[in-house]
Amino acid sequence: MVDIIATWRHLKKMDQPFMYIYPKQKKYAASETASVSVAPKYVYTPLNHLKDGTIVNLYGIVKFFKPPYVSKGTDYCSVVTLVDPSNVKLTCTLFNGNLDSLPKIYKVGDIVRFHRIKIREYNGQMQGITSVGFSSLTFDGNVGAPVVPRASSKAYTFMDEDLKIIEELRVWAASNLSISGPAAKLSGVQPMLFFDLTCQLVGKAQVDGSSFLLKVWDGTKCPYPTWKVPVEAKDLEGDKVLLQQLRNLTVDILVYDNHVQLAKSLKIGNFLRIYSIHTKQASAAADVSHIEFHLHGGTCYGRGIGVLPESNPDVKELKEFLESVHLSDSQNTESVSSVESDSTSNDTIDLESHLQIYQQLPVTVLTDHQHFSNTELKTILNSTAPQQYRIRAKLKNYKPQELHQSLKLHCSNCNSLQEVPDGDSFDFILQDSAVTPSNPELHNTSWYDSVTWTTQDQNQRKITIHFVRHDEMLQHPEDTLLMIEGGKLKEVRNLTKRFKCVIPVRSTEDDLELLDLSAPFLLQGNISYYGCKQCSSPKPIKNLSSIAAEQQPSWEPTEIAQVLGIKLLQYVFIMKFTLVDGTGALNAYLFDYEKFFQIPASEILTNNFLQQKMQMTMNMLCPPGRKLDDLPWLDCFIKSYNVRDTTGHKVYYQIFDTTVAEDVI
DNA sequence: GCTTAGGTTTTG
Repeated sequence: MVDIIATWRHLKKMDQPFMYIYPKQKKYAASETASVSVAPKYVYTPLNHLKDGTIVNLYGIVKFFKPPYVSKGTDYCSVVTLVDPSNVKLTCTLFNGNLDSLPKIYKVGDIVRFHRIKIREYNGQMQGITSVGFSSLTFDGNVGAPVVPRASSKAYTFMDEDLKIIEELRVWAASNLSISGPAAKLSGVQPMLFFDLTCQLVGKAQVDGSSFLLKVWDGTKCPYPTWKVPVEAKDLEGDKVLLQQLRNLTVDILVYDNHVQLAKSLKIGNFLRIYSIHTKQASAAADVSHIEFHLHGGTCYGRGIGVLPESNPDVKELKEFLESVHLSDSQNTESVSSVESDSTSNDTIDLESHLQIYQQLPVTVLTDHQHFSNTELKTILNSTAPQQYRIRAKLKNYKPQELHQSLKLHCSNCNSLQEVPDGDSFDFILQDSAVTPSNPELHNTSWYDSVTWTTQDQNQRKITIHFVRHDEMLQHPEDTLLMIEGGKLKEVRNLTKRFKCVIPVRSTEDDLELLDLSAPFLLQGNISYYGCKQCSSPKPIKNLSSIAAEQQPSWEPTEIAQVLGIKLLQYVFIMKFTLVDGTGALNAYLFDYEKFFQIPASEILTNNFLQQKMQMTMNMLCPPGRKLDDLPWLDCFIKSYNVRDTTGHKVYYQIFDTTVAEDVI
C-alpha cells in the first residue's frame, strides 16, 4: 500500500527512531541458529472469532477506555473497549501492579495491539482479561500520523505486517467510526456538561479526606467566573510566583474519592488529561453565579486522570501555546493587573436597568454612512428610486417566521437563488455514483495515494479513498484533502470529522470526476459546498494537484472551486422586514451572508448554538406579543431600486451596511 | 495472596 510508503517518508522526515526490537526469548532460541535472532510469528484473532477460555493476540481500535486507576485490590485497573472491522466489540479488564505495564491509551481512536490476552465469557459476552505475560502496544489512530509504538514492555516485536495492519485499521476507522471533534479548551467550556481537558498542573492541595484540589491551566481563559476552592496558602504545593501570575488563567478542579490517591502522586508541571470533568453551575448566596469543576468519584464514562508524556503531540502543541501565552503575559503584566483590579468587585448591573438601556438604544446600528440623517418612511415611499437612506424604524413583522426557511444558496454570477438540498438527496447521488466501479488505473498517481477496502456489511461495497499528498507526503489528517469513491453519506460525514476536505468523486476512463452538482462538490467540517449548475463548467480533477503543490495548501473552498471550474454557491439569509416609523410602512429585504446577524449563514445548518442565537436576536428585534409602542428602534441603511418586468414596474428596498448591535446578542 | 472490575456520569 502506497499509504505505508507515505508514512515511511513521514517518519524519515520527522526523524523519529523506528524500533525493531526482537525478544530474546529462550523458548524460541532452540529452533533458531545461534547468531540470528528471529521474531516469532504472531497470529492475530479478529474480534468476531474469539473463543471462551483461549489466550490470543489481537488488534483493535479503542472505542472506550478508563485510564488506569487504583482498584480496590492490589493493582491498577484499566478497562478498554475495542472494535475492529468485524464490527464486534470486546471489553477488556486489565490489571497490573505497575502503571507502565498497562496500555498507554490517551484518546478514543488509538489503536492497540494486545499479546497474550485471555478471553472469557462473562454475562453472555466475550471479555478480555490480563493473563500471564500480557503486553500491549498503542498507536495514534490517525491516517498519516507517524507509527510510533507506545509499549508496555521494553522488548517487543514490530514487523512490516504490523505496520500494514495499523494502516488498514486507521483507514477503516476514519470512515467507519465517528470520533469526537476537537478537544475542549477552558475558553470553550459550557456549564452542566462533562468534558476532557488537556492541561498542565500548576498547583495542588489536599482539601479533606475525600477531596483533593488540582490547579491547572491550558492557556485559554474560561469565559465564566470560576470557583476558587478555599485552601490555605501553606497547604498549596506549587510555584508561588507562577500561581500568582497565572491566577486568572488557572481553574480549580476538585477531585474526589478514588481519584485522590492518583492526584496526590502527580508532579507540579505534569501534563495531564483529565477525563469527564463535570462543569457545575452554582451560585453562592449574595455573589454572582460561577462555574465549578468536579472530577467526581467512580470511573463511569472513563472518569479519571492520565499523565501525558512530553513526547505526546497534543502536549507538544499545548507546551508551545503555553509558552506563547507566557511571553505575551510578561509583556503586559502591568496593564492586565490594573484592568483586573478595577473590575474585580461590584461589576454586576441589575437586569432591569440592562433592559431599560436596551429599550432606549437602537438594536441595530449602521456600519457606515453615519453622516446621513434620518429620513421618514413616508418621504421614502413618495420618492423615486434608486436612492439610499438612513432610517429609524420598528420591526413590526418579518418573514419567514420559521427562520430555517430564510437560508438559501445564492449564485453571485447568475444571481439565482435555490433551496439548500437535504442530506437524503446527497445520499441518493452517492449511492447512484457507487454503481460506477473505481478505475484501478487511476489509483496511486504522482499526487495522491489510494486505498481500497470492502465493507463488512451484506452489500460488500468497495470504497476507495485517494489521499492527496503535499510535498510528496501525507499531511496531518486535519490538513489533508481526500477524494472518496463508493462511500455512503455516513462514511463521507465521518471522514469530514477527521480530514480537512472531502471531495466525492467517481471514475471515468481517464480521470476522476465530480458527481452531479446537486450534491456538494466539497465538504469541509460541517459545511457542504455546492456549485451552480448553470454557471459551472467542471475541469479535470488533476487541477487540484496545483494547489497541493503550493507551499502551504490552505484548501480554501473558493480556490478549490476555481481550479475545478465550479462557480461556488454562497449560503445567505433572505428575509423580508416590515418596518414602521409612524409615518408609513415599507417592506425591506435583508440579504445577509454574515454581516447583519454576525452569524455565518454557511454554518447555521449544523450549529444549534447559532440557530438559537439567531432566534434570540429576532426576539430582541421584534419581541413577540409586544405592543408597537414597546418595540425597540432599529437604525438601518436601505437602498431603493427599480424592478421592471412584464407585469409592470415596482420599487423594492434592501437593507445593507447594517448590523445587530453588539450588546443585543 | 491470586482479588481488583466486569463501561453508561455526582449530587461533595
